[in-house]
Amino acid sequence: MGRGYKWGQKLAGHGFRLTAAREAILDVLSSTNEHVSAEDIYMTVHADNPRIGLTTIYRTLELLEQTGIICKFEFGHGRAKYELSEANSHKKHHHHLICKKCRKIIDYTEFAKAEREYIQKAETGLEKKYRFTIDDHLIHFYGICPECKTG
Amino acid sequence: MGRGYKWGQKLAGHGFRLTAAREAILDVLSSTNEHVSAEDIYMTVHADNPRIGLTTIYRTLELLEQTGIICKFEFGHGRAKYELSEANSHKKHHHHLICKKCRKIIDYTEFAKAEREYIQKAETGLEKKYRFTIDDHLIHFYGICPECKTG
DNA sequence: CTCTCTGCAAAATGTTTGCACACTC
DNA sequence: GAGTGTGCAAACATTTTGCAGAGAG
Repeated sequence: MGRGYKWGQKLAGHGFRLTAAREAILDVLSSTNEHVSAEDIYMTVHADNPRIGLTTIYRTLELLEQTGIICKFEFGHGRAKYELSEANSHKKHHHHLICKKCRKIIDYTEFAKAEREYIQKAETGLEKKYRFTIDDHLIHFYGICPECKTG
Repeated sequence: MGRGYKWGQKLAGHGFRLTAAREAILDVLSSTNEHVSAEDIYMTVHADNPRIGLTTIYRTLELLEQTGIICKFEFGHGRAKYELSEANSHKKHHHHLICKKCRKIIDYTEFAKAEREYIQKAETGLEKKYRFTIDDHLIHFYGICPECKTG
């Protein structure tokens, strides 16, 4: 039961294989707390294994997103960012605090209780009123980080 | 005090002029409740006045965003969408309910009280903990709309 | 006459696709 | 061998930029 075991299981469940490229990409995602772009992953993976191209990164990221292993975020300014989904990482449920100036992104997990109260009320109400089936939500706060204020 | 009066004032305050192209773009934004893309605006404006090119649309949208007249949203899937900011439209404070399948976007204004409670608590707490100056937030709910469920 | 604004064409960016080959079962 | 996975190059879509001319104050 090695490192790739659980990923192998997950992918197999969707009819996919765990290849070396996919494992390398999952390693990058597993070993960072940042939100990484396809390019970020490419650079890391490519340094170790120059055989792996950017196309594979994109194709793998899409596959991982569709199997629910990772989440894709579009914070704006061009490139999408990825992170392991909560079920597949040690991360707690969190949302994002974003600096409008330097675009730094901070994950916060605080205020979960107040959040839950609001989210539950809104989700139930929206499902009823608009007849949606809601399964996800996203909260961003935007502002200026301390470094950008003084800098 | 004609139609473009208030826009003229706003733009002048930032050292910009209200040109015909800019007025046409603001007209499109004012007369829709949808979230429109640069291309959407281009098509409408260009139909009336073929002289106006896509470059002007992009340049104007950036200018309007920076003067706070409009808001830019990146819902993902490529194109940015724009709408008049709350201060410049008759819209109430709202957030978005997004269908993952057909990408329809619904504005909702409900649950403002519960939202305010959560947002205030989180904003104050995050400002204190992370020393950010927060001035905006965004909430999205994702799900499947009734049409996509039955369709 | 100066400075803003604009159109056009070209560039830049991030992402996707076609195709042929490699690899796994 | 059948089908999945991959690299490369080319295509793609959206947005940005350089430049020279048009227009407003």
